[in-house]
Amino acid sequence: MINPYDIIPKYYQLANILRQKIREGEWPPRTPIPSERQLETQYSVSRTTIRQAIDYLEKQGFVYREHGRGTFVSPQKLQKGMQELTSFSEDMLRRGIQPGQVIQSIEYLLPPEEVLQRLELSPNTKVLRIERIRLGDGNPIGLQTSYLKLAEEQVIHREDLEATGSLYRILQDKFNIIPTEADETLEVTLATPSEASLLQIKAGAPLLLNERLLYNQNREPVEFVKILYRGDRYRYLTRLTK
Amino acid sequence: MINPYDIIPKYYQLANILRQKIREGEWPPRTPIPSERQLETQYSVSRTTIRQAIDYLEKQGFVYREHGRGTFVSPQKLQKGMQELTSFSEDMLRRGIQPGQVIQSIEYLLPPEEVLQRLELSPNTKVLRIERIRLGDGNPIGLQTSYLKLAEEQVIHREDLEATGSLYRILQDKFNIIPTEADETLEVTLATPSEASLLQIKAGAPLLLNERLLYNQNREPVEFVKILYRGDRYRYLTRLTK
DNA sequence: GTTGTAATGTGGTCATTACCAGTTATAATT
DNA sequence: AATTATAACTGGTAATGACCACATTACAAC
Repeated sequence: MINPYDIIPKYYQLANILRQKIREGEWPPRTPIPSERQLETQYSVSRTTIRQAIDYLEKQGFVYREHGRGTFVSPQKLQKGMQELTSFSEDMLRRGIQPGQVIQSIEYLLPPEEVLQRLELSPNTKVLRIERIRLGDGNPIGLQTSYLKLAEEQVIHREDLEATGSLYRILQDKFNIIPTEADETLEVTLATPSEASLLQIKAGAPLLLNERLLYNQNREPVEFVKILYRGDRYRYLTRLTK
Repeated sequence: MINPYDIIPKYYQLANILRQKIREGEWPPRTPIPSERQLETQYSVSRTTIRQAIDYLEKQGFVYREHGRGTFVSPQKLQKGMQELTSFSEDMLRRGIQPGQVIQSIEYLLPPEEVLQRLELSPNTKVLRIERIRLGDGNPIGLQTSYLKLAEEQVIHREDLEATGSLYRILQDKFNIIPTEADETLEVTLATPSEASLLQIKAGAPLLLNERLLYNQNREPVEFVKILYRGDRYRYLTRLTK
């Protein structure tokens, strides 16, 4: 079942197998999964590897351990990782809402000073700004403005973005930029007339402002994004882990 | 330097030593920490232990690894874990604001149906409700309503709460309930007249509603809490990790 | 029946050894 | 001088073996 000659690590293959059993309901929430010694013989790998696989699943929130008792399947909750959190599309799909977007602009320009500082860039540096209107079931939900720090040769075209619909997929597949961490803030603001007309609400209506600074796998800031959500149509979800 | 006869695990002691060096600035951000082989000889522990310690620091966000290059000190960011996130007091102190609270009520009662469901309780079960006004530098910032699932013998008195100021400290020290996970939602609402008067704002002013379901170390829900923050005086901070 | 205790099973820690997989500096080659 | 190979790093994966700490069960003693 475990392929030792694969480039994919054993613990990773094993974690996928176990995750599958949890997702398919073979092991319901709160039930113990086989003990580490059992899995050791069952899959013919060392306990080191077993523990590494379970470590991985625990970090993802699929299982939890109790010293002296066993390892148990976590009750399904929000179940969100970075991938889903940072992706508007996946977030919406998860909630059963059809995502969409209208790309308003995509161009290189000199961003506000604040953005340069957040992206750890020197003054007078141009960055890529993408302005989008986010849709849920066809109706406007949010206004998103992204500022991206990209190398010269890393070019994003309007068509790419329209085709995939996901900025993060492009970053990952084309530029090997893997989002690994993000700092976020959320606060309340009131809609300006222009924002209001784009979101099809009244000026002065309450909005949820979500700011995010995204880091790549080397902990370098790559994107600073502001999203203005309609207060009446959006709810922010998150899971905190110790 | 590492005490082998201590009950405290070696990897944990080692992690503390390394974290200390980072906090004190001995190892500035982006600089490599000693390699795993170097630490191995330096502290006379096995590489297993070294890696376990670094795993721990990495999970806490103090360092990051780059395959083939080394392990590096993370640039300081929000630096928040569960502890700080779930504790209003610590959150405020971190921002340089003097926290405070006015306990409005603390009593056992039948909560709304929604709360019973969230706490996985059967109908007609009484829970402890705590209503508090949260203060920042003496001024009202938020209205907090907590519903707690506690055993018969787990009693919280008004005096305890007033003395420590921290509900989570009581849960941890007296009842051995350790918050390990939480699901949160954030959305915008408008202040009702009564809420407005408590928060000293106008009725209809925008508020940030933060709901949280808190789990203990066994992944059982223990607290459901709603916090209504003044939109003009509060900003929610969080850090997402992959 | 109750209590204490030993056995057993669970995850937690740690050392040792080996090799693989990226990165980078250095030496050899051209 | 530029290029290419190599060696010497780095962290990543894996097996093996040992013992510890905690929880539960079985059972003997009372």
